[in-house]
Amino acid sequence: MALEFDPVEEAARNWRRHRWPAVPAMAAATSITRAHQVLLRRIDEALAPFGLTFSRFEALALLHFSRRGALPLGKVGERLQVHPASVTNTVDRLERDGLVRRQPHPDDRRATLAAITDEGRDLVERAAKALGAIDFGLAGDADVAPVDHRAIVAALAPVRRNAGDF
Amino acid sequence: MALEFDPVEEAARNWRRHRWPAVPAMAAATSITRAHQVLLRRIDEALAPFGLTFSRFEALALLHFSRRGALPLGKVGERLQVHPASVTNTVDRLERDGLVRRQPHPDDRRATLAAITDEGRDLVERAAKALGAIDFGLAGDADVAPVDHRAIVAALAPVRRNAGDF
DNA sequence: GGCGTTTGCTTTGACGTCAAACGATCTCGC
DNA sequence: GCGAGATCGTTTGACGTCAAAGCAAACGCC
Repeated sequence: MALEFDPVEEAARNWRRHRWPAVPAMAAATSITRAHQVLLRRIDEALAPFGLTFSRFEALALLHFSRRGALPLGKVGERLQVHPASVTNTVDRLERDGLVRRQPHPDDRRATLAAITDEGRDLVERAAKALGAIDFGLAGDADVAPVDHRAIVAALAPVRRNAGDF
Repeated sequence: MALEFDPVEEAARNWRRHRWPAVPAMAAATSITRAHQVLLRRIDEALAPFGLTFSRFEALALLHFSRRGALPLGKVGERLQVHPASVTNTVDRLERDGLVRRQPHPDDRRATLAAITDEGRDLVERAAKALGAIDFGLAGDADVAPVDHRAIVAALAPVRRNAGDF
């Protein structure tokens, strides 16, 4: 299962050997890609018993946190930073499972509200606990490789800022 | 386009308000997810003119770096850390575009080699330059938010290490 | 008021990921 | 040498993402 060498270091060596550009940036990009892959797998694994995926969980949590327990689909996409088609897809599945209900927007007949159901609220609370229990896939063995959550957020903040987030 | 607030901070506030667990880990996980999304979009955009995606580029580069310009499909999956079915898919598309050719493994009739073509080598060299030109989607405006590539690699290393990488 | 433009959501299609199931082939142990 | 079990790659199916196109409704300007 475990490789004998660090794939990121290995890639950096190869890039240098071929005189390809932007080696440090490549290493950072590769690290992010791999970390994301690892994380997503662990998170989805923890959510599977609840019939949720990470993206569905995120949407459900967003609605749970909202004042009225309902938001226009466009708003959901904006907050989660995903494409409108993805929102349609996500809400379809949440609705299929009875965790969310589509409602007509009271003032704008173009718009649709996604409203969390009682069942949805109950499930998302339990799912959040499960995610906490695995530390969001970021539980680090303190002796082997302690994970510094703040350092991760700090290191990635410029990337997000450059992308127009906050 | 730009939001007025940091979605990660916003999420952290909500999690605290509801007394949900593992807030720092959640913030780190959300940061990684978002950074990955931003990165992938920029990289794929830069590769589009070459008819490549990031995953296809990674496979092509791996073959280009290999001693014989050819590797068993299983080896490719192992190095890139992706599922065998994904390798099949990726190699299918590379082969369709004439960048790679499948060859029977000389010693093991179960196995198949993916061999990079001259066309593939030429394309991957040009694509690598293009990725360098955008600094792998990690070009930071030095005045606004300089991106520290080393800090990113360092912060994420424990995550990868805990996952069994190196 | 009416018409052109914008906005909100859905649909369709392309691509990526993974898990599970399936042949074909290799390997190991008796 | 032969059969059980492991390994290699593909297929199928579920899910996620995005872009582009299309329809309905709202907005805005004259």
